Amino acid sequence: MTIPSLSAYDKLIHYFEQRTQLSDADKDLIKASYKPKKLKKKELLFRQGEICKYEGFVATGSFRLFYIDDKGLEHVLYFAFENWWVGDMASFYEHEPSALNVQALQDSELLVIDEIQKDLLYEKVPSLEKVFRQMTQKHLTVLQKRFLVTVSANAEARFNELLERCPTIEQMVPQHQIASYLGILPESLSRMKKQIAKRERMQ
Amino acid sequence: MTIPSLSAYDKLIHYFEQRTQLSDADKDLIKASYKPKKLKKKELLFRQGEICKYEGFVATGSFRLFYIDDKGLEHVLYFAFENWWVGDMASFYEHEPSALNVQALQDSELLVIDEIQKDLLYEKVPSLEKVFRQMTQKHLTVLQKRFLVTVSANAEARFNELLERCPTIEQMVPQHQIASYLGILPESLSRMKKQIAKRERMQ
DNA sequence: GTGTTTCCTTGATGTAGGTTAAGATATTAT
DNA sequence: ATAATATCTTAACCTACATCAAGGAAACAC
Repeated sequence: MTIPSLSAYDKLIHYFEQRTQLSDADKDLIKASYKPKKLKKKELLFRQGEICKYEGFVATGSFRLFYIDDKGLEHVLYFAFENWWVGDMASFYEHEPSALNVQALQDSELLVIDEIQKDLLYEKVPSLEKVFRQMTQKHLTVLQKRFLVTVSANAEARFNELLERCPTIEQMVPQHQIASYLGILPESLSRMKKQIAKRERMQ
Repeated sequence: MTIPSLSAYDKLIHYFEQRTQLSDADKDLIKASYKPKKLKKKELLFRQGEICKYEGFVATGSFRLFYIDDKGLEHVLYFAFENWWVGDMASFYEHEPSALNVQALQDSELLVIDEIQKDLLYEKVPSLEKVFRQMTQKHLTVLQKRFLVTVSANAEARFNELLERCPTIEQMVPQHQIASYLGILPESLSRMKKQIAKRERMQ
């Protein structure tokens, strides 16, 4: 049992304080409600078919959330870096089997909460209700944008959109997982990058 | 100026009462906060590039929410029928130009609220904060499912998924808009349906 | 260091769905 | 009723990306 890193809780409290006012008592309640959880590279918080029992705040490290279809192909829904949240709301709140796998891309540190603790926390710190409503709205907004880009732009335009929004992604995530995020095969991304490079050499 | 249909408000109150407890005073506050708005077939609540000033509850009729890409192609994000909500949260809360068009598919009746009235309503009826957090979560869940189906299944499987989830859709929405929802062209849907019919004839 | 995965690249070929064009049917407006 | 408009169908051809196959380069394990 390791002593939880103080800075993980500091990041979480900081996240909330940017979005609402908290008393010292509120902060203590928050700290008591979230438990630290470390995952090694490639470890899963939960896998598709299981119930998502925890909502997690990424204190350090990074994650990918992905779905494996019936042909065995992986589809990355999103990557989660520091100060993002990981989980599956449908599964967390409705206790349905999740469609997602949540995997650490490197040794990572989460602060997790289960549904019982979360409902208690909402009761004790009602202002978090608004914070999470807004967080969910933001999440929805991002997903809606992602959906519209996915259905309206070709793979190269989607790649450019990703690079603009997340310029360091290629240093953080292996290329075949970027392909999976873009909705193409690694072979296609490799070919596409070659084409782009060739075009840029000619310019 | 027509007298607002009582049953529109009844449907809205019923919607909220299924999700939380309301006092008579709460119900009066809700009724005073939402304004009736009628749209004729093909009329828009707002169009892409405009700010979404109203969140609307569909009391009667139906809508489609769609995005027009830079090639002029329309992409239906979702259809909204009775007891659903229409709007664009990103635009409504952040006052950004919306990426969406919201269009009535038939003469329809909405109950709409603007951001100021909504914030006031949250203050006066705090239990609605939870209702809308849960509504947003549900919305997110549905969109996530839609995204995963879109990226992992081919057009025919997406069509079957739609028909299973919404068996009367073909009576309610013209075929070219179903194609747009599926992310294919009307010609492709027509061809696909012919193939399916041929296959079924042979079985 | 050497074997073993994992990851990336390249080429040949296949295919779902896009594109273009045209005609056929419905629906709506006057 | 008739014209105008919106919707649906069909067919020939095209393209972005998938599939299959194979080899090379890193990273990791012992």
